[in-house]
Amino acid sequence: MNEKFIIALRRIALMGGMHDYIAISSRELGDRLDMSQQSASKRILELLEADLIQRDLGARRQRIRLTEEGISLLRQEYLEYQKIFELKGHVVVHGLITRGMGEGQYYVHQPIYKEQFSDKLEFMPYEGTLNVQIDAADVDKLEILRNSDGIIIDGFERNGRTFGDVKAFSAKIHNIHCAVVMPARSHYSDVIEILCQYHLRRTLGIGDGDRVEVIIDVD
Amino acid sequence: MNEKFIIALRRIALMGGMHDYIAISSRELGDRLDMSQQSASKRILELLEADLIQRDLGARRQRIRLTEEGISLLRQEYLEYQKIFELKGHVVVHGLITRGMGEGQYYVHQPIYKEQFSDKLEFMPYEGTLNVQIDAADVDKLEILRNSDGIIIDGFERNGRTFGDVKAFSAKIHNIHCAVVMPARSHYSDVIEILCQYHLRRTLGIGDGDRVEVIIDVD
DNA sequence: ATTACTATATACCGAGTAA
DNA sequence: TTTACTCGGTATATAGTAA
Repeated sequence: MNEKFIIALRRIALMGGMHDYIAISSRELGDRLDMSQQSASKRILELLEADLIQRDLGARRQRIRLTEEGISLLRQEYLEYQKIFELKGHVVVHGLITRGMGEGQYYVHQPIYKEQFSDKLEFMPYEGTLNVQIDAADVDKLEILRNSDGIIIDGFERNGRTFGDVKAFSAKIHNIHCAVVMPARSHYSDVIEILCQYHLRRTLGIGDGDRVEVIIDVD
Repeated sequence: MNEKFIIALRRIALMGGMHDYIAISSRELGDRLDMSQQSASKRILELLEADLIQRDLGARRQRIRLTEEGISLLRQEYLEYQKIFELKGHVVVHGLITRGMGEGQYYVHQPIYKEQFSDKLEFMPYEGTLNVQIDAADVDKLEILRNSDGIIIDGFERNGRTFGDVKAFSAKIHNIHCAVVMPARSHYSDVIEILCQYHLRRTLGIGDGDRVEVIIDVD
């Protein structure tokens, strides 16, 4: 079911439909997809119905572009292939040190989390996380982390507040062993939080705006 | 036809079938592909028939791995997605074919330019440029080109006359590979000049006043 | 438990054609 | 020219089984 959609979306994306409306007739799309004009027309209607594309149906020629959902569906596909061909045990991302903001800070102070970090990551984390804003070129790689299990740190409840599961990935930052932590059911983010047994800013002599490389283990 | 194959191959690859035989029953594969055991069994036979996988049919459990052809088929797919996502910037503009006027015509005939076009654009340009008058709605997008480096074609001097640097952008016009060329230090213009290895008016069956769409790479 | 055959149900495609 | 309907033929999937 989905596959027919993806093939068509991919074709449209290759013609530039991710960035802008492109003019394409149902016959032209059909030719490129090796199908009839009728089937291509039907496919377009199905994609519209599924909110994967949007259309500007002009008098002479329709113009089509992918919706956000369409793009994200394609990106998911791309990620499957990245997993196959690029995942050789680790993901390398680059980014800039940014100031706080993350929730990681707060987590680390919770004794129940802290104990698990120490058990499962095999180091006692320094009280605080280092936040790294990942380069646009590398954000897709974070999707691999969201799709991987990682090391699960169990959530808990305290004082009526729920602390959800957290997952951690063993990692290295400039050759120092550390861990990337994120909510187990994470929403999209281009910032990662790093736990380490040392005070990374001091140990590495780095600060806000400095560029770092993080090598994250995934299996 | 091919798509069913690719989905199944990808699934097997994700389970490690690219590097080694993996033990997987037809039921298990069916579950992962959201299909019945029977269909998965059939799919495996089809993949074998097409030489995309090889199988070691043991007494209790079959073991499967991808063949070289299977891997290369998957790699081709991966490449499609790389084309889509790694190529960040396109500019899509629309306009009308107009008659000559541009300087491009003259440039192409200069051997020193011509040689560079052939080297750097990776096609031998047809002797002449196609001029496109860009719609008022799209002229602003041309500013992006003026602010991008593009592919620099070095200028030269000849007979006391100076030929300045020219910059080129790889582009597509109605899905034919071409290049947009302009002076490296360009003044404002709402006309772009297109170089192609084919005679575009003839190849596309277009002429003065016809509307075209040009997709320009700006990475 | 397997794999895989046959027979039936379903989904899909495209020819013909309207608007 | 377009887009997109209906309808019938074919391809594909699965249920029921056999080995």
